[in-house]
Amino acid sequence: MYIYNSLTNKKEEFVPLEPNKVKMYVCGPTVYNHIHIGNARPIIFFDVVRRFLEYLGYQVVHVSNITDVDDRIIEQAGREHVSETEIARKYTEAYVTELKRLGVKPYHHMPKVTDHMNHIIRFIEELIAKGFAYEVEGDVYFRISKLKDYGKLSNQALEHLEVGARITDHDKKENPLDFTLWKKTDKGIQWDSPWGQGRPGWHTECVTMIHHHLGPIIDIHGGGSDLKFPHHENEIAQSEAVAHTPLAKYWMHNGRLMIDEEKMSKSLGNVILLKDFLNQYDGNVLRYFMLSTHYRQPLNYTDEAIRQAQKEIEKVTSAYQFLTHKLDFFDPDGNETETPELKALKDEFIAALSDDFNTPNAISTLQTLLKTINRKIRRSQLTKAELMELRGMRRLLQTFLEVLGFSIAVTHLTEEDKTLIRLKEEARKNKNYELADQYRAQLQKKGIYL
RNA sequence: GGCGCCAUAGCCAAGUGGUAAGGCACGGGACUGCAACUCCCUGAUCAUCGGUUCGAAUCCGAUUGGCGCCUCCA
Repeated sequence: MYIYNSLTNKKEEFVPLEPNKVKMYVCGPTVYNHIHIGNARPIIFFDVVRRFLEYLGYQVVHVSNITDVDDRIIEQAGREHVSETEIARKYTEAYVTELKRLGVKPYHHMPKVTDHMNHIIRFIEELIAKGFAYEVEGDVYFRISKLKDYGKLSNQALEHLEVGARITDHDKKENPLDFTLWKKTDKGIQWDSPWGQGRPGWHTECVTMIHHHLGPIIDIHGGGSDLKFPHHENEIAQSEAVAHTPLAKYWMHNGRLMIDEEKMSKSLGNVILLKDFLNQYDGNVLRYFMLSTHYRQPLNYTDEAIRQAQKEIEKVTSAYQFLTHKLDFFDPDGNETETPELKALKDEFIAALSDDFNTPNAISTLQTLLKTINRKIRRSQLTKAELMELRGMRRLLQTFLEVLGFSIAVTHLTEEDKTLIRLKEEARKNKNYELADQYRAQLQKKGIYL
């Protein structure tokens, strides 16, 4: 298993901190609105990371937070004329529903900022006690000058950052690049702290939750590439300040989603909300579209690409369904067989995903399997050995779908269905096509194409 | 200005030193009573220029075009 580590910019062999266990954290959304399809990329990708690691036998703990305290939530509350709590509740609920529709395995923990306020405050106190943070008039800032290697994840040199840093509004800071841990405020929702009423800064919540749920050092930390700086950089800074160990062994960053070669943004008016997409397409379609490009590459959303993905999903579904019906109809007894050909496909699939989660190649293998199935299944006469082989194919297909997270429902034949099929075949044999077509229509109505 | 990424057939997309995987679309063919599903065949020298090498899409340099981050956007 090899993973490209954003921290070292190298593909490295994956060795978990503890044998067979993987602790993984992925930054979650700020619930001020419905999430958009760009947000879905890390969600889908890291779901596959987790699924594959589990397939390899690792015990994975997958944590992803919900940011339910933020300026944008306060603004949205103003717009919708309800409380921040209500905004957060509403969009959290929507988010959770959409995760299900995307077929994402439930996270082991989905911590909220509001449930961790005590931990956050305690964490900031510790930073102050250790000299890594300082309070100014109710605000608390992180003192980056105390760290030798600040900027190592994003490869930013301090002197260059300072040039580009904003000059306004940090007159209170020792260094313009010091970031906010606690912000004094008199508007919007606020909490009591040793520094007065206020809200935590964004960068502290993730570290706090990681430490709380997974410990001071984890295996994999994931997120969008645009979070590298400053968010992840600041997470590292805080964590190392307190724990004196690296926060994560492997940092993984997915590339951006573009819409028709353009950045998705409100100003361009091309934002596609996930819920709107899911009203039009199956969640599998988005998953297929996203997995068909390597996660570190930029991904361009076009209608054409979605159409192609949709077509592929239909192909997978029909083959899987047809195969299932075929096996139901013949109902062979005996075990499934894994031929050398199938074993080779399985190995190829594992090899693809073991190489920094090369999902495009894994999908390629899936397509080869589909072709293999379709070639065999088309024959009307099948020997028992061939049926056992088909069973092996179905097992492998199910494995591929499970690892990639496609949830495709298939039906099984009832005794009545089988009778209909026999009647249809008999009518055809007697060249009574009118009758055969009647039976066929009945069967097709139930989605049976045998 | 700094850091970083991308450019492969009409479209999507692997491949990162040994003579370009796979898929979609198009076209041709097969199967079928008809239809659907399916299967087979068919296409590119890898943005441009230069260099390294026996050999480069793959390494180095330059150029062009596009993008991200450096402001709490995944």
